[in-house]
Amino acid sequence: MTTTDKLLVQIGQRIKHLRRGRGITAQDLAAACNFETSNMSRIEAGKSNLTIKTLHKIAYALDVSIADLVNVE
Amino acid sequence: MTTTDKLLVQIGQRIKHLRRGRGITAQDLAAACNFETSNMSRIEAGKSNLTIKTLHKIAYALDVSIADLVNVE
DNA sequence: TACATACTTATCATATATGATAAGCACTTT
DNA sequence: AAAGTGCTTATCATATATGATAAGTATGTA
Repeated sequence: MTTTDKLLVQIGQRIKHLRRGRGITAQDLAAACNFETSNMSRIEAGKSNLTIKTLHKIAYALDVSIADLVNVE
Repeated sequence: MTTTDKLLVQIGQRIKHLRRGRGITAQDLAAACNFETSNMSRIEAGKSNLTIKTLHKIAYALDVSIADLVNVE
């Protein structure tokens, strides 16, 4: 597992943490981002090498900055 | 032009700014990231919807965090 | 003029992120 | 037991990020 892979897992965990903090389901967040629950699950599991465009949608839905999502150290 | 497009342009400008602050060429930075100068140019122009993996390489080469690269507001 | 440096733009192939669907698991509720 | 909720995993098609090459522009300078 590379450092980037670990980073993606951490970002996924950060998204999940922020989502739960807002008391919403993965389905809710996915809907707010206009994608499927299954894809949200993939993202939270760190199984997708996220693009800025995708991060931007998630950040907007969670009302945080992209920097907030990737700030995992 | 969408807000994401504008964001990518801003991130590109941020990368160029940080690179120049270190007094290195786009070629130097590209080499440090293991990609071609032409691709670095594309990135700095905001013409690529960057992935975490690519951002990670650039952040490492510039010795900053990914959050630093995307923190453009 | 000719050459070098720094960068940009265009283009193509290939790898892969995303969109979408279906099926599964664990847990709770009726 | 059966149905519902929340989530995960697998898979496929399609769009696109990246890797790579080639040619162009602008500037300086020998």
